[in-house]
Amino acid sequence: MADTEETFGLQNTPGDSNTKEVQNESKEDIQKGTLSKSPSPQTPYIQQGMEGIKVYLHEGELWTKFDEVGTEMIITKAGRRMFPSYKVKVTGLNPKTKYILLMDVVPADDHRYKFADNKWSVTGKAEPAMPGRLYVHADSPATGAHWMRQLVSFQKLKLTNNHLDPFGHIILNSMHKYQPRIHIVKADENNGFGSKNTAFCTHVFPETAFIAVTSYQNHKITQLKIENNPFAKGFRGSEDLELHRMSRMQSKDYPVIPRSTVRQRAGSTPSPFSGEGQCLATPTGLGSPYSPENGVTGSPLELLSQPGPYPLPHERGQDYHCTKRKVSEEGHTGDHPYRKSYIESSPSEGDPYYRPSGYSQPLGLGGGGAPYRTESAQRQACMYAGIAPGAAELAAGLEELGCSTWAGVSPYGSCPVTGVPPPDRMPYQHFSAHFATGPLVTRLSGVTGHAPQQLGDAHSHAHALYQSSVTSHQPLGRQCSPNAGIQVPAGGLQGNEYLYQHGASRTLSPHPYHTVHSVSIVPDWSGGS
DNA sequence: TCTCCCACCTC
DNA sequence: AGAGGTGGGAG
Repeated sequence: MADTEETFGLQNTPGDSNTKEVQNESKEDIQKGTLSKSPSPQTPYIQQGMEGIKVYLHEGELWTKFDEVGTEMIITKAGRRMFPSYKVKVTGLNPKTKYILLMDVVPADDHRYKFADNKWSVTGKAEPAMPGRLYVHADSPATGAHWMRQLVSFQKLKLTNNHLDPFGHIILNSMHKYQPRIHIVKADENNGFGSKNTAFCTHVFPETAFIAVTSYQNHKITQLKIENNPFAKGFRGSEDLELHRMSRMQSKDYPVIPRSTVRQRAGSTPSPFSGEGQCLATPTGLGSPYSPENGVTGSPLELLSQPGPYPLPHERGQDYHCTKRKVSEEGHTGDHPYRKSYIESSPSEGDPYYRPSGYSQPLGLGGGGAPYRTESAQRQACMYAGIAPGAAELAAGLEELGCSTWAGVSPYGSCPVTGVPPPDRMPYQHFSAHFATGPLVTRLSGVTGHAPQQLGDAHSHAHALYQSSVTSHQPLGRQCSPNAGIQVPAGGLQGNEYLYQHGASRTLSPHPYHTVHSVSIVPDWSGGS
């Protein structure tokens, strides 16, 4: 039901550009008073060096348009990219320090949705979350100067509904709502993942929340995708064209309804996400509903872990309906502004579309979901292929935690991981966890697993519409897991989380920092295919 | 609901 | 020129 709306909505005014960040600071910092702000319940540790980091969502305006209608992302067995693409501008990093940037997508709530009567509504409880996978940006690790130099794009990230996906794509359940999150992990040699001091922060842009679907439900969304995604250009056009096309395709007879027709109609769907037009959404919603801002920790890992329980109760509402509708079609669609949006990368600077992240929150976890680990566990695959060093570590850490992480490169990419190759041949390298032990992992893990926290509260903190919430974590705060000393939340990590590095061109050699040990992870190949 | 294939398009 | 990203329709 409704909850969503709030959840996703943005609350504050757009104007805020500030990011609210809640970061965890290290205790020290805290004590020092470094962090003043952190409102969030979470642990307030801010890590040094992480406090000034701000993340701005690229093309936030376009995201908001989708959000107002109720963003839907197609998930396929082979993996489908998100659109709008997730791109951010990052500021406040130490130019010389190395960081790993990664994303994960956590359940926004624990509901299953259905689209009927032109609107989304809750239809039941969510399926157990799959193991959360992390998508490590291919450039990781890289210096702050590198990341700040231009937009950081996660456009190659793919979403799949194949729970046995061997490619390292992010696994989601259809008709469930999710919240993407970005995590920045300090990875310099002096502060590797393994180290206790690993610092990281998480940023959540509520307007990027979406419902995963195997086919679009709301025509308004279809229309927005067609109008803004360059790859869907073939579906644009005047009706003439459409008719044309259709006639060809369909051959015969059917008059076929022009897509445009459809589009037009779409008008009324409400969006679950934001309520109405603007977004009301509370901050809370932001991220994941689950997220905990509160107390839990949020660690990157947590983030990673995603699946988790969903905490936020109130936020989620049950049904959404949206009221606002106007938005759509006409407004935007046709001609609207956003079309340009897809333009893409631009220099970071003046992009009007950026929004600072605002929320602060820990990642909490959203993912936590603990429960679900099983499956994953079974299939753990770990392929850390060319991961960046840092990533590897993360992965390792996760493993220790019990999760498998994937650092693999993307399928298509260079990474061997790709196919379904037998494990044996896998190209990837395994890393041992040990370094993982490090704090990051820990934290991450913590996050991961556990329970939901909620962001809800967050709203209090959160504010600005567009800001992402940020959380910083500190290593020490909690580290410890069962295994390595990292602590795992109750839920623990999920069984597996995969860290996935996108592939990049970069190669990844085993990282410099540590040696990798092999991990015994079982590949996912199993099902995947 | 989901999967597969298609025509069309970007890169 | 080829690889790969789109949504639609059929099944």
